[in-house]
Amino acid sequence: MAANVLVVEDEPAILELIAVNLEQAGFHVLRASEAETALRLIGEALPDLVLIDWMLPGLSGIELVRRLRREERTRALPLILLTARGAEVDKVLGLEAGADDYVTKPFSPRELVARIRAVLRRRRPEVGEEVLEAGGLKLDPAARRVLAEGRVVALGPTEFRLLHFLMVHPERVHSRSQLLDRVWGDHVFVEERTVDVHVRRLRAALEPYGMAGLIQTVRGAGYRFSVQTAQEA
Amino acid sequence: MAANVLVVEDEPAILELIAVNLEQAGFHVLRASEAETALRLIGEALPDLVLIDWMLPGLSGIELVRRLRREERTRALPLILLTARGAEVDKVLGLEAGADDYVTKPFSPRELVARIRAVLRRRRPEVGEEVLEAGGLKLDPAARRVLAEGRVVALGPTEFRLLHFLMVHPERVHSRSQLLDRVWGDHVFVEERTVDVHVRRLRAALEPYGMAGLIQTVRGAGYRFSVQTAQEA
DNA sequence: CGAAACGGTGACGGTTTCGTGACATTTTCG
DNA sequence: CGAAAATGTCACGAAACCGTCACCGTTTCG
Repeated sequence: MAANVLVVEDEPAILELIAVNLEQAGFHVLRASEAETALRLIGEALPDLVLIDWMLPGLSGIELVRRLRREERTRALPLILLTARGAEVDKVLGLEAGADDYVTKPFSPRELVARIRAVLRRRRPEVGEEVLEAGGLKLDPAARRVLAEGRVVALGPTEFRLLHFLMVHPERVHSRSQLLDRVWGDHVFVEERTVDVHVRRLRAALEPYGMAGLIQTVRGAGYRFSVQTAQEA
Repeated sequence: MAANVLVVEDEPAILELIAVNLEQAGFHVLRASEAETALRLIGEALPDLVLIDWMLPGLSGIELVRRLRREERTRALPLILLTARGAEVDKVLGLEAGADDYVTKPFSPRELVARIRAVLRRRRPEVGEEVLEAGGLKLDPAARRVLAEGRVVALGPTEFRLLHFLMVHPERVHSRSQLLDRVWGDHVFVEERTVDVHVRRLRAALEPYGMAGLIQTVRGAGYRFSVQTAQEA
């Protein structure tokens, strides 16, 4: 496989120890001793996975995780946190910030490699997320980006999820409650009319590109994403 | 109820644990330890619901979901994903791939059963969703759309339900009161003549496509949907 | 033949549904 | 902390939709 792994660790001895072990396991290793360097390296060549020490000079590890999760380009990047032993709080914080796994120090090289492989394996189906294309629209789930005729459409998180869901199930009417269940989540309670408002926002965002008609209202039933124009003489 | 549930899980211990619990809850359980077996079993005897582990050897769980959603025969099959992490990402991915719900491991047996029941309940009204085709007309219940020779016909909600009912029971006369019961609902009270008006509106909507004759009046009895050309002798 | 029954048709008022703009609140981010 | 973005809710108005009725031509049958 020969995956690229970036290791971010400020203690030189530990950094080398990890790097050597990973290289021996067949990974290609990049090194960074602080968050800033890590960000630069990630920007230059997107690695397949990043191993981040919790405690870093300057930007802390968890802060780095947050930063990476915010950027669209690095949102799906597999991250593993290195934390001191027994720090239960850290684990929770780390996972909540968006890390995929954590490894407590001290760790055995074998365990570390196993975790890395597991995360890479787990991520695989996510990376293979299909790009959806219909009616001049292109939606890339991995990049969390929508293109209309090649131009980027600015969408809020909810609008994106809504469009995503509609494009996964096109040519099919979804009631407001179905949309609430599947786009908002069945545990959330919001007014059904809220769907209308987000549909409107989504249409407004698509309208400059002339593709507002893709989202159709079916009176008394719900909404539908459809390539078929409803026109007839 | 005695619904058939197929459990797809590669870990034998967990598979048995789930199976036993479901059987105790009154379900009939089919077992599969990898996606390929699952596909074969589904092909042989369509279960009422499939429980799929997210991580499977070979074809992954989410890939299996996609596969099932593509096939016409299994499109409406209720699916529940078992995911290891509580991560929001997995949930969204799973649901968008077409799963109906997800359950995170570890889970309580009671929760699992509750979820299964909920999904089965939710899916129930989705029977009778097959596309109807007759006399150049195509009615798609899921899309809530009617095509006449491939062109979209604009119908109001009641007109749509009326046409749907007539097409489900073609070549058969329905009295006004029967139509009121089945299309409007037996609890509603409206004049019988109202049916006439809606039939007229439906005919008017179909007329531009030259298919108004599909809905025939049977004097003294009611209305009938028929592909047989009305012969006048 | 003529009255009664029946169904087609156009119109009208009331109701429901949906789009839209505005607003307050929460969340995000620098 | 303060600005900006996102979100949920509401009120208003327009449009779609619905049920009813009156009127009229057609059919039925004594």
